[in-house]
Amino acid sequence: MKPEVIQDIVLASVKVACSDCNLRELCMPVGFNLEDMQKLDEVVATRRRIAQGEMLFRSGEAFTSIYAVRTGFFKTCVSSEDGREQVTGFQMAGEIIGLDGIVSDHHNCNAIALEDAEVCVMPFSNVEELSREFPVLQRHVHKVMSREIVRENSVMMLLGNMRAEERLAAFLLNLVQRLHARGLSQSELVLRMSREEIGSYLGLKLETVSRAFSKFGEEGIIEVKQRYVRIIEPEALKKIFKAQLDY
Amino acid sequence: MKPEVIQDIVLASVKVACSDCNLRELCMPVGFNLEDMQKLDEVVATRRRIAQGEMLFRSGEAFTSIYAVRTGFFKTCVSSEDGREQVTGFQMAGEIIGLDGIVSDHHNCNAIALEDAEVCVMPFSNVEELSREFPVLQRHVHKVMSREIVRENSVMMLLGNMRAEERLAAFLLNLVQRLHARGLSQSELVLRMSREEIGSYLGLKLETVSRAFSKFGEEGIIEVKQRYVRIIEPEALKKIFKAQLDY
DNA sequence: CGAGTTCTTGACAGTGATCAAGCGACGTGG
DNA sequence: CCACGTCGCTTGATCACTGTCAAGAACTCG
Repeated sequence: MKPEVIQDIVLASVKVACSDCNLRELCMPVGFNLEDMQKLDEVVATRRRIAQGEMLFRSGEAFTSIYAVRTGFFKTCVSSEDGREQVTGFQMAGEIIGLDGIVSDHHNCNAIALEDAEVCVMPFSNVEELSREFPVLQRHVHKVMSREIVRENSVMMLLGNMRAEERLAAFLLNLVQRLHARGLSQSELVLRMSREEIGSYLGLKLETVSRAFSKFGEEGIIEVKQRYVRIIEPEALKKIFKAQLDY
Repeated sequence: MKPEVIQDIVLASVKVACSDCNLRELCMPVGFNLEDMQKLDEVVATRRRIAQGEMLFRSGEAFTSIYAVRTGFFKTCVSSEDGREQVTGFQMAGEIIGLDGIVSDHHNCNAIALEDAEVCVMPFSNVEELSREFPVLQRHVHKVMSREIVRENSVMMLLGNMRAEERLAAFLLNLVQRLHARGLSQSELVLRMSREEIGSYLGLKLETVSRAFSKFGEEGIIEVKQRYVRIIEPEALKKIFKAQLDY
């Protein structure tokens, strides 16, 4: 048996307590008492480790659970019959993956770890059962799904209406905002995904993404060195993304 | 008081019974007994009529209810600060509108009737309350939201990876398939939306949409006359949409 | 250190946007 | 019933953004 597999089993046997998790505010409902919180610990069955490049689940696989990212970074993507791939999202700590599987009882996209990662496995039957008992959890589940719908609406706006540089500016601002909410810098970040993956998400080719990065660099808006990015002038980025009124 | 308003009030006072609605299979869970079904009638508070061009709700408005389309046709759209508009979906009988409002307690898009329409108003607190009582309704609500997420994933693929003609082919096939599921023809349809609205949804300009329609017409794949469309060769459309492998 | 991958940059091409004009359908009022 | 105005649709000509192809540089990892 491979060492990773053994580690997985050991880890899985450790009972995880949401009530004791520092990501609680991100993936669980806020503002209710410790007793309820401890009952809610039951939504999480186990943890699971995913090595970089491995799949958490793949399209077509039976749906049983949704997953909360504990550590690491994921992408989700769908692919068409002729092999074209579309990245539909990037997920970081505290975010939920797998909601696409509910409708058909089968996953509808692939979820791939962009770096070594760990997730909380939440069997959806547990989620539903506890939701019936705790209105606050029920409401939370609905909000998580609604948030995903709203996010995808924004992506549609981005893909349907924005130019390459606007898309990249919006992408960077969104990423840094989410990282900042997790206590990281609001000006520096290390991209976990390739230019090609960014391009797929933004509906652009990798060369176009690379050129936009270079242009922002030349203009002094950001500093780029491969996957390291420092945002020098966030206001300039916001201006690019909000509108090109002179056009 | 305007006649329409009086009509609205009269209509609203008529108690609507889902258990007696011929759209039941489309917007309510299937396969449970009459008694439960009658209790589920409580999810719908009233009906509401919306005249062509009027808004069912607008972005920013407080969220209280989701809506099931009974008759008519809607579009939902988001707009950016600088006034660019993105159509995020078209909804027909049996489809649910308003799920975007759950996350922030405020609607996040505009819902506009493309023809005179009627909706069932389902206060979301009713939905949540009954969901706790009826697991089958709970599951149904989750599926409806999940379906919307999956649909938006497909739109992202369309906007990110497909060419103009592929997008239009996919759009027509999807539309006719949904109409057929409602007992209408699988080869003829009357578009309820303008070229500009189709273009907004597909991330194209209206001229491009028009040209693609004309091209399909010249090739004998469809017959187009303004908003009337007849699909002559559905297989050709499917081929266009699935892949352009010779490219 | 070398092989492979990822990123950058340049030259050129193509799809779809833009600008513009004309057509056709529909509704209103004479 | 027809004239007229409006709005939506079609079509043509041109332009530009982004894609494609290609080569080389930089980084990663065994």
